[in-house]
Amino acid sequence: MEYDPSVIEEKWQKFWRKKNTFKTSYPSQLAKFYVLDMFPYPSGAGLHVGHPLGYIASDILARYKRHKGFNVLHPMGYDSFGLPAEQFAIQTGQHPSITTESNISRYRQQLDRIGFSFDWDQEIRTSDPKYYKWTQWIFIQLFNSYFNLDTNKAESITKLINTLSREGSANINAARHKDQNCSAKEWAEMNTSSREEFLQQFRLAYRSKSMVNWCPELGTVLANDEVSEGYSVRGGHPVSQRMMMQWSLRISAFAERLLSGLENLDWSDSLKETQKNWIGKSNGAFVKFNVIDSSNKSIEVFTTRPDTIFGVSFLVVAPEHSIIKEITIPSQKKEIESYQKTTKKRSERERQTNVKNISGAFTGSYAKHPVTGEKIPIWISDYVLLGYGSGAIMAVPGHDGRDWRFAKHFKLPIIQVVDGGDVQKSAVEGKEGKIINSNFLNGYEVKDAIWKALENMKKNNWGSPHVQYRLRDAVFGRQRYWGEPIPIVYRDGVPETVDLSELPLKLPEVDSFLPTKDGDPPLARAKDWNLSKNLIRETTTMPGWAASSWYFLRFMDPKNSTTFADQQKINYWNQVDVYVGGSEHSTGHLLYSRFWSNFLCDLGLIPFSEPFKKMVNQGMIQGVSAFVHRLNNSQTYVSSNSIKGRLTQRIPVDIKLINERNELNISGFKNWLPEYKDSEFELNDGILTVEREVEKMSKSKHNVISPDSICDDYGADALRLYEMFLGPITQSKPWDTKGINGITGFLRKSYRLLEKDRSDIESLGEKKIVHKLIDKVTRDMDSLSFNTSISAMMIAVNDLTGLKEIHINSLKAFTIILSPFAPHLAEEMWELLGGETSISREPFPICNNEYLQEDLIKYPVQFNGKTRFFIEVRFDMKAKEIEQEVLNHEKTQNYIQGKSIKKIIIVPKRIVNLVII
RNA sequence: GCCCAGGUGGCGGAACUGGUAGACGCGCACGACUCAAACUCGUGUACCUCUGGUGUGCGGGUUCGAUUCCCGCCCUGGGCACCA
Repeated sequence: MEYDPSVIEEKWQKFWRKKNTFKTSYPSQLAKFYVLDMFPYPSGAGLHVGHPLGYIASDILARYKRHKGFNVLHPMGYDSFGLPAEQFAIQTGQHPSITTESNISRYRQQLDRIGFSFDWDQEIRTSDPKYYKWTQWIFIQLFNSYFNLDTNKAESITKLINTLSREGSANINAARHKDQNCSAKEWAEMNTSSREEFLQQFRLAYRSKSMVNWCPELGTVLANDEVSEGYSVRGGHPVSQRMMMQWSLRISAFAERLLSGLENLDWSDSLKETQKNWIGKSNGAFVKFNVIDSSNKSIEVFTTRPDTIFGVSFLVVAPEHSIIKEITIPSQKKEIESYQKTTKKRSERERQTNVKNISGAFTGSYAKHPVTGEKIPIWISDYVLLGYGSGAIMAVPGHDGRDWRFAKHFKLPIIQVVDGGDVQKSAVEGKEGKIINSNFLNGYEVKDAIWKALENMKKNNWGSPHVQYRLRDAVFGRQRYWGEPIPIVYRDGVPETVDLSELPLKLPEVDSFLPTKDGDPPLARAKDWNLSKNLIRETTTMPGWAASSWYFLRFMDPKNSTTFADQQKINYWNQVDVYVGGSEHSTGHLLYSRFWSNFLCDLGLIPFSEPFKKMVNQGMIQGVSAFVHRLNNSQTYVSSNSIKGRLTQRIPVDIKLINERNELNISGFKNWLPEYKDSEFELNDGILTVEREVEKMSKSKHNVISPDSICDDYGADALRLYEMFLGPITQSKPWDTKGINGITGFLRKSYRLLEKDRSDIESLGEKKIVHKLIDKVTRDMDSLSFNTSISAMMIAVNDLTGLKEIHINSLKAFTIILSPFAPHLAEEMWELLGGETSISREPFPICNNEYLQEDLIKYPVQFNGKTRFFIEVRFDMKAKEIEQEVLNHEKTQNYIQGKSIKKIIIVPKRIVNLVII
């Protein structure tokens, strides 16, 4: 009887499917446990071994929790709207739904082979109208809500409208992006269009202008990473910055709650830190600078360092700022306009990244310093972004690096206002030191001076304290086809939501997935999309993150057609207990889902505001790429170790053509691609060696390893264990199939334990082995660091194999512990041990600490911190006795050699250290 | 540039709260089994100028004792708002 995964795994996968072993039960008397994976975007490339890393970890946890008696929700689905399918559609004309469908079935096949305990009855697909009906429904709720700052909650817009008609806007304290006000009378006199325009400043889903990377050639907006040096990555067309009217969501209203909500979450500190930085709360002030001369224009700046007000030597305004037109003097007009033009070509990313490249232009105007009354020049530069603060800054070159570089470059004065360092040599940026050259602030420590300055500005009316968040409202419209249509109709240009009975508003058929000639999004091509001449439909679609912002709720009740999820079910399943996914989502997706949860909670639709109690970020699995060296201008390939200064090209070659000793499969290489058919080789003993490198797994690098091929060769259990054994779940690590032999060896040994002679009574020795294992595995569960659990299992198997005979209880306990990790083998072993049903809900063994106690403890004996020898003593020996034992030891005198003992340190159960001088 | 994470043998990694650095596995070497190979089993395996010394990216510091704490650097990976 040999371990044969191909037979065992198929048998048990069939069994699970037939018996519906992992069906989620509801209602249930059991305590619930919700463990969720970030669902995948089904790409055409299929899964590689990196993808299931997190799924395996969460599956182990899900299976463990079933053993622990929980009712587990462990679902899977597909985030099936997205750009790649649309791109493929543009190229081939094939409808994205077809591509998506076939990608999904490929994913499903791949997932099924790994033996996950997903309940596939709970599957969801975000591109399914039955799903996106509710994504659209939530959008409508957002449209119909505003954020009341008095109650600190999202509330119905109807309430706001009532207030407006009763008393106007005077007492309304709400999150808004404009400052338009009205009296009750004015409100009453407004027509529909003006009212809507007025309400837009409050709605949580609203239209506003925002800056985008516009590519006229492609007729679309591009992501920052689709733009390089002012040209589109795809096609190389020019891209420029442009203001565009777009749907946005008012996430900024929730900034403070998203920040404070982090406190009680069981997330890693670094993840919380990333979110905090993204939200970017800063305490500071708006300071008003009046422009000298004409009219009464003024520039408002935001600063976190009002204490440095006396160090201001110029103002910098974002090149897109509307005031520039009004303040630029005629002689500077040309320069300013040409600078604005250049800026348009740079993406926001480039502007933030490339800080060494200093540029700017002078408007020719001056502002009056609000305290000293001095003349301050007004410049524009692309290092100031319109989207943050007020789009203008007061430059304090002495104490800010960017301002300093700017001042040096344009030879502007640098004033020192905090002591320490020399501001002519570099900016003094720290928040420590005393204020100098600053009138009433002189002598104060920075911290006190900030406070003092805020006080003074309030008194003398030169500014107002303000809390600023970096978090911007999220642009919600996309000029694409393959996404959820935004359920909005414009009646005579006034946006209104479509009637709920019309949901889902399905994606229309179009003749092409490209924008129209006029640059309208693809939906504008749909026939009969508009209802009439004055009833025009929205043509943008929702972004990828819309659907994923609430999918964890739909998993609780995926087939409900009357509501997004049943209240009772939401109450039962509640928050996600453990959420596993990549750290690349640590800001976007995680922040947006928290935002939507907060919002739905305010509306009373869900009983919690934080969706994910515990979050675990899995690391990446990198691929090992192989390169062959080809002599330049030839078809001759040489071994990587015999290049010897010859000029060669490195050519990536399929990793499957390389064996364990880095040797190329030469005939395989010739047949791999037609271009290599006539290759010649310079061989050493018939061998050509290649070079290896670790990098991201990707198709173009030919270093992708698919889970299927591993399942074929070694089995799913081996794949599962090996992925976990590679290292801590949170860390990135390279894949190297070689190491999997250790795992198959372990599985075989585990299976062979069943052949051992059985004993009638459990020995103390085997109890110690088993309980040590229970203890380790149980403790590892929390952190999902299963690499150490697996090595503990290996140790246990080795130890048990060493015993003459084993009791069936030890075998059963071991099999249950193994089962979350290698479920197929465990089921098979369980059956052979006499189990009559699936092992999946057998109670997990409990550790008895009694068996963890060792009788003898080996103490390392150190002299001045260097280990010299060991003594073995009973575990309960007192410190004094140990000390005597050491002093009496024959070797002790050797190390003392006339010196005297200054101190003896005994750490119980750890170490003995003698300090000698 | 800013933010976050990481750097330990030939390789993946282990080391609970400052207490034997290198568990476990791969690889490698030797041996057993075998006609032979594979499988399996056993032994060894950080490095060096080896009765001793050096070692956890580099340079300092705190400590009886530092992979672990502090300060200053270097390198690699991830994110930076329309890729998902």
